Amino acid sequence: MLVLPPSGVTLFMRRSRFLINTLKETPKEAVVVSHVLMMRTCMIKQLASGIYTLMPLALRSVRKIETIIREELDRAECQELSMPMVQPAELWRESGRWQAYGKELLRFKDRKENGYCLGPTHEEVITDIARREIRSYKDLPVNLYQIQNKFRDEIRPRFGLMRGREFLMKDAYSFDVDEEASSVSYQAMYDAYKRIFTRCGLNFKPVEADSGAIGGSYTHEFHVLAGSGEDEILSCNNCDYAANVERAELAAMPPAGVPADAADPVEVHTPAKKTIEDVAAFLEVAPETCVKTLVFRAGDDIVGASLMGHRELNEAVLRGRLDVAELELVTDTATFEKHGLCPGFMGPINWPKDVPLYVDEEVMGRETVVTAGNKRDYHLTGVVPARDIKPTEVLTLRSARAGDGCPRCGEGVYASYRGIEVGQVFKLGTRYSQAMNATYLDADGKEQVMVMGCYGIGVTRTMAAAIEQNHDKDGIIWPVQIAPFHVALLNLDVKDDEVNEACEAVFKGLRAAGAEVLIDDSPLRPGPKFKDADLIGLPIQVKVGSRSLKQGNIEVKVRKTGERRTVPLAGAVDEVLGLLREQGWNASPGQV
RNA sequence: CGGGGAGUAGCGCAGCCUGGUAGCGCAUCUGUUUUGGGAACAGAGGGUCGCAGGUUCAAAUCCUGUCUCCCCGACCA
Repeated sequence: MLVLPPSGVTLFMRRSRFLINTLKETPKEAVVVSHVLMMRTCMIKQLASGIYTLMPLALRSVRKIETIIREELDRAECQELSMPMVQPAELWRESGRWQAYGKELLRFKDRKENGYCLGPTHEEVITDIARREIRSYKDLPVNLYQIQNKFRDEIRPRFGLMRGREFLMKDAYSFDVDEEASSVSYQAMYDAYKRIFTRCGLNFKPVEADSGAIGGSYTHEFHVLAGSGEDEILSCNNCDYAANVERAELAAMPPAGVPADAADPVEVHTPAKKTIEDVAAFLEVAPETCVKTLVFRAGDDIVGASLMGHRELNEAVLRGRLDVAELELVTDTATFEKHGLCPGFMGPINWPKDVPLYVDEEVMGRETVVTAGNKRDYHLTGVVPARDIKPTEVLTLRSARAGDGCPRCGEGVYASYRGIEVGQVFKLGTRYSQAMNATYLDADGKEQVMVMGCYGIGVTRTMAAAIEQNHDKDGIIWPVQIAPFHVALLNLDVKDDEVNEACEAVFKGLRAAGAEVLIDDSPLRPGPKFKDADLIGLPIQVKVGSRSLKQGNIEVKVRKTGERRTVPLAGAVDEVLGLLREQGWNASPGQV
C-alpha cells in the first residue's frame, strides 16, 4: 500500500495511523518559536538536556533537507561516506586537539581503559583516511562528506534543536594539491551551499566570518535570516560585502589634529556618574562624545581599552593583538587599587604607566571628547585626543554596527540583520594534514602536504531555522521543498461515504502526481482539524466536507497566504498541484 | 563555572507558608447529543508528589543531602 520513492519518504500517511499528538499548550521549557512549534507539533521529544528524539514528522523534513544536500554535493562531485561517531583519543592527540578542544569534547574510556571521544567533528578521522588512501597528486582533488550525528557537550544547550548537544550535521572535507586548487574546491562548495539553501526555500545570506578555534584562514558562514537569530550580521546596502559582526571590517579613520582654538581640559564634578548614559545625561552631551575605558586581564597582564561611549568593543581584535585566548573584564577592587585605577571613572588621561592602553582609532579621530578623570567623581571635558591622550597603540577596537560606512565599496553603509548560522565553509590549509602527516607525491616525486578545507551544514538546525523564519501566530509555514508533507487532506466527515470517496479520489490524484499527502481521517470535529492543519503548517490544505460537497465542491487553502478557494471536486487535484508548483514544488523524477 | 527559577497524572498548573486520606484545566477511554475554525453533558482510567535520609503519631508540605530540567551570563566548529 505504501509507495516508497527513492528518498525513502512515503507519499502519504493517514492521521489515524501517524504518531502525532499536537499540544494546545506550550511546554514551559520552550522559549523560542521553533522549539515551541516543534514541541506542539510532536516533531521532537526531549530525552535529556540538548538531546532530542526526532519524531516521524520531523524526520520527514530532515530527510528532505538531506536529499537536497546529497543531490547538490553529488553534483559538485563530492562523495558520501560514513565515519564512526566514536573516535580514539590517540587520533586527537596527534592533531593536538585532545588537549585543545576543552570540555565540549565528551571523553570516555572503554573497558580496557583506552580513551575515546564522541565526535564533535571529523577532521582527525578524515585526515587519517586521506593519509592512508591518497598517495599521488593523481588522486586529488577529493571531497568526502557524511551526514551524521555529532555530539558536543555544550556548556549550555538551549532553544531546542537550535543549540543541542547531539545534532545532525553534514560535514565535508576537501583535499587538494595546493592553496590554489583548494580555493577552487572552496568556491565549489560555496556555490553548492548557495544552491542548497536556495532549494530549501530559505532566505539566507553568506557572510565573511571569524575563523574561531578550528584553525584556518578563510571562512564564510551561511545565515538564515530571522529576527530570533543568535548572530548579528552586517551587510552593505550598496555592494555584496556582508560579514558577521565579529569580523565586519571598518573603513580606516584618520586621526584628528589639534583645533586652533583648543583650550585645556576642564575638570567637572560628576558625583556617582559612572555609566556613559549617566555622564552624558548629567553633562548634557551625547554619549557619542564620551570615551569609555575598560580594563581586562589578559593572562597575567592588565590592559586598558578606550573607545567611544556608544561603541562595543570587538574583543576578537584585542585578543588577537595581545595573542591571548581569553580576556576577562577586571571587576575586583584589589586589582583596580593596585594600579591606581578608579572603577567608573577610568579614562585615558593620567593613565597609570604600568598598564598598556589600547585606544580605538575613532577616539583619536575626534577633535574633542569627554573622558573620565581617573579620579573619583570627576570627568574631563574638552579633552583633545591628539594632544592629551598617549596611547600605547591605536587599534580598530570597536565593533562595526549598522550605519557605519562600508570599507569595500566606500559608498554604502551597513544594515544589520539577525541570522542563524546553518552552514560554514572553511579553508583549513595544512593545519591537520601537517600535524597528521597527510602527504602525497607530486609530479616530481616530491612529498607534499595536502591542503584541506572543511564544510559543515547543521541539518537539524537548518530545520529549526526554517521554522524560525517561516511561521505565524497559528503555527509553522513550511517551505514546500522541506515540508514533511505537501498537502493536508482534511476529511471533515469520516462517517459520510461520499466524503470518504471524494477524499480518496483527491488523494489518489495527488499521489499519482508525486505529491505527499497527510490525510486527516481522525474523527475530530472540523475546528480542531483546521487548527491542527495550521499548526503543522503543510503548504496546502484540502478540506472535504459534506456541506460543500453537496454542491460538488471542496475547499483549498494556501497556508502561507491564508487564501481559500472553493473548487469543483473534479478540478481539485490540478488546482492543488498548480498551487504547489507556484511555491516551487516539482516532483522528483521517479517519485511517482 | 557564576547568578536565578522549577521538579505534584501525557501537557499546563494549584496545594506547601500554617503537616492530617492529592486537586483543577487540557489530553485519554465509554456513552448520549452535537458537527465548517480547538463542542456540551454524564461517567471512567491515570500520580510511591524527582530521589535518599531525617524530624513527627502523621510529610507533597518542615530539615539535610542529592539528581534533573529551565532561564540570564561567560562559551560556541
